[in-house]
Amino acid sequence: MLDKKARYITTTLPYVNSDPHIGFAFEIVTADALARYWRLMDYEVFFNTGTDEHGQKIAQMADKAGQDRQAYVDHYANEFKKLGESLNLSFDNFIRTTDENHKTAAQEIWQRCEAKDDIYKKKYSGLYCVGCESFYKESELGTNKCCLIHGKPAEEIEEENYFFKLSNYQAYLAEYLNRPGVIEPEWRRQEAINFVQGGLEDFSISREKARLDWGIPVPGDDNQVMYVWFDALTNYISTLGWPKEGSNFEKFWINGEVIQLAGKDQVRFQSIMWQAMLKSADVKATDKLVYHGFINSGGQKMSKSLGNVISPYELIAKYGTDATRYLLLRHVHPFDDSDITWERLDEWYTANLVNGLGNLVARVMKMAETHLSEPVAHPEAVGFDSAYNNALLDNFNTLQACDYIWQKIGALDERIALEQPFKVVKEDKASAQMMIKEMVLELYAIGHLLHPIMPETNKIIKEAVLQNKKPANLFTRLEN
RNA sequence: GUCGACGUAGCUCAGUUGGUUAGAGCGUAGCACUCAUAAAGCUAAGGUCGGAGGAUCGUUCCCUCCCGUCGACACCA
Repeated sequence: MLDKKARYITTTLPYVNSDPHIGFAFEIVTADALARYWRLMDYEVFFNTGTDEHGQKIAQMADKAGQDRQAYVDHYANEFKKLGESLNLSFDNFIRTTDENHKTAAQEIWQRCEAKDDIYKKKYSGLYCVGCESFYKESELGTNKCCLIHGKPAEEIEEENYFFKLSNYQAYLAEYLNRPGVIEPEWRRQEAINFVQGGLEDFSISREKARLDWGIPVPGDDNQVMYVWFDALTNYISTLGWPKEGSNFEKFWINGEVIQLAGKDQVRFQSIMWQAMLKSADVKATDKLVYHGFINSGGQKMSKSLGNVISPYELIAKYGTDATRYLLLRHVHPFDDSDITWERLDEWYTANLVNGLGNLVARVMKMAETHLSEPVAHPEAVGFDSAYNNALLDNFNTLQACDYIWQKIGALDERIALEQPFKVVKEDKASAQMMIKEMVLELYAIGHLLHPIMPETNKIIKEAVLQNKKPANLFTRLEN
């Protein structure tokens, strides 16, 4: 047997200070659809996701709620895992930054960078709000540099922190970003190149323990705790068992194709800082970063105060798991910002799923059940067309793949209207049966195309064909 | 401010390496059908391809300017 090709895909880790956001649901469903398709294409796939659980914000929230910090993050990690179940996700590991092996990995990569002389200690000054116990940028503060929560002026505070010598990697990053394909979409790669050309400053990677006491300790310094970067970014390799060489790390990161998904606000962190850290630690770079846009509603950013928040749970409750996956994968643009409202979601659901796919399955299978005496023989799924393959293999574009599938659905509907087997059957049963058999096979092929996008629907359609039985309606019509 | 992107039917978007009547889906109207979740099919209405100039035999697609929208310009997961 031939060696399987290996592909690794990961989402970013959401910070567990609030419930899952629809933008993250989109990211993870996209990763899932791609992972499922690659497995179908006989790739060996490792799909990673998880939760980012350290930081002062979380510590404060837990303390405020009077909860044990670990118990607090356990609860939220579980919420995100539940989202995984409701969206029918097929991730291979759910990494938590509070996992012991992850902490070890974060300390290991720190030490490797330190051994390269890329980490040094320096005085850092920033605006600090005592009430919030955290540093703020001037842009985050109100008039007179007052904290927006406590209304008191933030103080200029100096402390010693460790810094990472990003400036050492200016040339390397320029070279890395010069490779076409390391960033999707292409124009964001140009943005990253411009950013690097503008000059790189070292960034702080630790905090004094007095100010941040919920995090991974800095190796060899009891007074310092890692700030987010070394802690969170390392998950992409710790999930594979790194620093233990061999096994999954070797198979997927070293010998496989490494693909990371992230939001458009992540370019600096994922394509610049993280890549410099990897280089410093002598670990292979990420092969490709795919950046998606944001989801707005009614022309505005979703926010609680505007009351236009659409949560993934609401989508699932209203439309069901597969329909939610469909709506995200087809109607959210893969790379640009998108806008969704309940009105439009309803329209898409009704037009494409109730009247489109659902109705097609019902009409074809009803004819089959009525006019065929036994299931169609050998409905083996044939290979996919290149338009479909390209969309999911190289373009990371589930929207394109869905467009292709819905063209097939439209074509089959049209063919039924044209050939009218339900009418032909009255005079010429044999030729009507031939028509219906072909249509059932076509339906089976559509089911197969749906495999990565709507896994359950794919199963129901195939099962219906194999049993020669019309299934219950796939998508219920919305009540007005 | 600097750099960059975008502005195409009511809505969301595709497209043209410049060349006869500019495309899709959704929505809307009409026709017709009945296998199906009153669904599907056919037809139609609907666009001076942001505005003005320029180069060209000719441009929505090239150049310049203008208007509008948005993004990047570092410690925001």
